[in-house]
Amino acid sequence: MIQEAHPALAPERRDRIHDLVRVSGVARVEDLRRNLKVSVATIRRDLEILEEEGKVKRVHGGAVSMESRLEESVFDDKTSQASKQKKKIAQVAHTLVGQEESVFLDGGSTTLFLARLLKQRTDITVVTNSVRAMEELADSGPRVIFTGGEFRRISQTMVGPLSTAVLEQVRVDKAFMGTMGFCLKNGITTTDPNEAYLKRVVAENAGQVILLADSTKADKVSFARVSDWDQVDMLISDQAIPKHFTKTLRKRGIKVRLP
Amino acid sequence: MIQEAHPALAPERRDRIHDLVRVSGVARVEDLRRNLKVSVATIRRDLEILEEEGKVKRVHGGAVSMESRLEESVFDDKTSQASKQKKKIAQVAHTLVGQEESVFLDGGSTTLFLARLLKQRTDITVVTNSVRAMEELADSGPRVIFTGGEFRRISQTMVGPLSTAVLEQVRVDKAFMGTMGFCLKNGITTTDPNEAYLKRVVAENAGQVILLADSTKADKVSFARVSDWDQVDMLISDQAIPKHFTKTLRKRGIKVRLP
DNA sequence: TCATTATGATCGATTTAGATTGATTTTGAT
DNA sequence: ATCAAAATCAATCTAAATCGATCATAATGA
Repeated sequence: MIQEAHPALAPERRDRIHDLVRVSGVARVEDLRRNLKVSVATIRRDLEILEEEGKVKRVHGGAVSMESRLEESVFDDKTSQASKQKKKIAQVAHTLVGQEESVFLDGGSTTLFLARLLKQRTDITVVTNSVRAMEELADSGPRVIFTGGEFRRISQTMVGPLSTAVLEQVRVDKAFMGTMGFCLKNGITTTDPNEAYLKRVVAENAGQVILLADSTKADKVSFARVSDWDQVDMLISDQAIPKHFTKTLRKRGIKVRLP
Repeated sequence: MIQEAHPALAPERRDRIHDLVRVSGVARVEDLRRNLKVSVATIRRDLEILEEEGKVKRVHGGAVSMESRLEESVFDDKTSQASKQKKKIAQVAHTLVGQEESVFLDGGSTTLFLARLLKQRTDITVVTNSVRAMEELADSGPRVIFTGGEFRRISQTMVGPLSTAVLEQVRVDKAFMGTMGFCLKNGITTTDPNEAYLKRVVAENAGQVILLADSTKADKVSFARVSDWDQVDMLISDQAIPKHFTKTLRKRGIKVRLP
């Protein structure tokens, strides 16, 4: 048989599989094969053994972890990779929310992950224009203030003059916002002018503006201009973001966190 | 059949469905299909499994969460007599909405029927604190203004100081409101004090207050007092309402319509 | 050399998902 | 109330992915 350059010992490999399943809650045979550079037959045999040992539960196409109930990805079609990055970004954001603070969440998918993390917190106030965040947080820990206005179905958010009128009356310590695109030249952009305007109003009434945007949004420019970088206090993204971004932004006094 | 490049594992997908249903209380097959990017057949099979597992309750068109299964108001028994009466009441109410008018709808089931009838109208403005009415009317004919505030899950409405602050700023020609109970002695009553207060604010800022309440609500008294009869301009109910009600109310200058 | 073990490859069997079709339910109009 | 149109459902069929079983090959140690 053609052995590999660095063949992991079998128990070592099974440990690895066990970890992968436990961490992400679910793993596909095909992904494990690519990850461990072995054949699907081997993966299957390993999974069989791990199941006998009660460490994973096999399902068609892969395996799921025994202990943790699958925490599902909240949003649409995002690949698991992008979704994991968003989750990591949200986790970093969560650590920034101090006691007794009030925060704003916009209607992005990353902020929805953050909303989920904030569910347990009883000491904070969450202001949002996202219907999904509102539903997620309703009747749970934080006090939730939902902006009214007009409903924008495609993003499941409230926008328009009434929303902004409300937002002008509340002050938040930290505003967490997603975006459709950001680049050094044009700043933050998004698809809908109404959303853009709303974000601008929020930014003006927030102690800190923290941008949550995975690296796929870098150098993307969308239709409606939200703001320039001087409004932003911090960017939370991921490692795949181009180096010159980080460098330039830090030079401009914007903190950059890359989990 | 062309399978997707990275299809989510079946249990993962079912968990997402379960969560989507749990969070919003109800989910349509079509919405789930769009969200998860799979065929309706798959959604149905998943819902079937989830129902067997006791995680959701299937209904025509989708599924509802087990929690909301307990409260009837979220999904109506369309065949019931009460439901038909509500529809009739809503139809009468619809004829009262003139061109270019602005109206308020509260979170009752009868007003939801009215919302459906108003979908075609392009000339009017609808103000509501009902999430379901908002979703019903979004992206259709009327201009929709949704009050913010805090979410009351059981009634799927927004309540609290922020809602009322918004409502104080808009004036409506006609306010259509449901109620849990009305009687000659105690006036209009409902279950939640916050809801009651909100209705009171609306009534003060409305040209006309029109009460939509089928006869089953007659002589019922609930916990929170909304208002006295002198705030009400018209009652739309049904034939089964006791005669002395009609007589007394008309004597007090309140119009009564019984379809 | 030969047995043992781990792995990879192959092939029919099974499972899953998508599409189609006719039945059923709901909705709107008369 | 009755009817027709639309939406939704359940059942069935097909294609693809996945699986399990089997066999072949290579490394290892007796």
